[in-house]
Amino acid sequence: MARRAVHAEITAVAESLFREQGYDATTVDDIAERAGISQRTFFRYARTKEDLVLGEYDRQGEHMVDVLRSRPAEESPWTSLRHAFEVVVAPRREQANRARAKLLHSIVESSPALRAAYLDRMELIQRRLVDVLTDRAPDTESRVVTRALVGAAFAALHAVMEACDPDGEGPDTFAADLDHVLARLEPTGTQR
Amino acid sequence: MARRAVHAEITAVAESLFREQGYDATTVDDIAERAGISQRTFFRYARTKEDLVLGEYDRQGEHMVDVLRSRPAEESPWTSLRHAFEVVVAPRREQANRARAKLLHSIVESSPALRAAYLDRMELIQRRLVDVLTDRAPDTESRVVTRALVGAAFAALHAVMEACDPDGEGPDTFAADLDHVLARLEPTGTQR
DNA sequence: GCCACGCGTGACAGTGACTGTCAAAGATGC
DNA sequence: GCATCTTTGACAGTCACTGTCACGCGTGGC
Repeated sequence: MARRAVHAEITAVAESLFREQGYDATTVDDIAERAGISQRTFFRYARTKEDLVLGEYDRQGEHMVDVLRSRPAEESPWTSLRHAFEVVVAPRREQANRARAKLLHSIVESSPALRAAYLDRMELIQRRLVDVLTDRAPDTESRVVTRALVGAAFAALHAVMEACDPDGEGPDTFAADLDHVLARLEPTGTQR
Repeated sequence: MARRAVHAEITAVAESLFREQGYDATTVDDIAERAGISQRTFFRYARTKEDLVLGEYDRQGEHMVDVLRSRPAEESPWTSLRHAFEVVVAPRREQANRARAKLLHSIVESSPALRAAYLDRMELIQRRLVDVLTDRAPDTESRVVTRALVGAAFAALHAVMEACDPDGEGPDTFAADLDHVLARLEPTGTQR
């Protein structure tokens, strides 16, 4: 049976349970039972309970790394990063995706442990982005500065994601908000 | 018996064990045994195993909040934050403290779960700093921007902390490095 | 000197995430 | 139809952490 399908089924079941009774109140046994599998099988398809929620962010991260790699080396890091962030911005143009993103975010915020794990994923993604940037243009900037630059850009992204939390039905201000904060934060001498 | 003393003893015992055999390989039972107490008593004095390592960072965070609060409201956030960071910078001027900071950092980096918990603490501290900044000068800047600003400053601090990891015996370049990165990252229009 | 009270402690049991092991069941190739 | 490889579930174990409870210890009143 398609490994993928089983994983998707487990994730779907888990998500509905998380929505119904909360992340912490939902045990792995609950999920396994409703999915009709044993706990042991659950762990064969899902690395951890956290992964069910954070997998999405991992995929986005991978995608961001890909986008960043495809950007021209002459481009300023700040601009390249903004393009990489399009991975997060673009889906939000559709209401359904926005709702889903907010649901995920609220689940993440509901549990300190989950939030911590989330932040760790972000950290790992940032490190990979730093690698891409330093590889593509060595010597232009010290690794420390690049590290800080990526961190700053993520801080902007993070801030905007957090702010748009209140379940707005209005149009998508995400891109505009991000651009605003990013512009406000843009380091003085980014352009190489 | 002094609650403080017991906690300090446990922390000391734990730290030596972490150094000897690593954080993950050290169980709470190990620590309790060497401290001559039961596991139950361990948890009466330490909230979690993670806390033993991260307590130090919490204290620094509290301290940073205090410093930021004592700064004049007219000062630019960026400058105020740099002053708050002095809480981290100042102790590093002494070799012993630097060594200890590096030890802690290496322990944190050794365990993904610990690192995640660490990042979560940083997140919470940042939120408190944002509160201080928005309280002291409302209307000057949207909360989102302030959030991003604080995140960017922390990114700089974090980057520098990470970079100075290799056990250098040389003089303290931390403050200089931080100033350099902070200057490089300083947003264009910080000065209100 | 004795008793009552309260606090600190340890023993015990339980939960929840996760892992290793193993044997039975199922699918697959020939 | 048989051998083989994979998938699965049952079971037991580890580790962090929590609730409960009774025992011991010191302090205060009388």
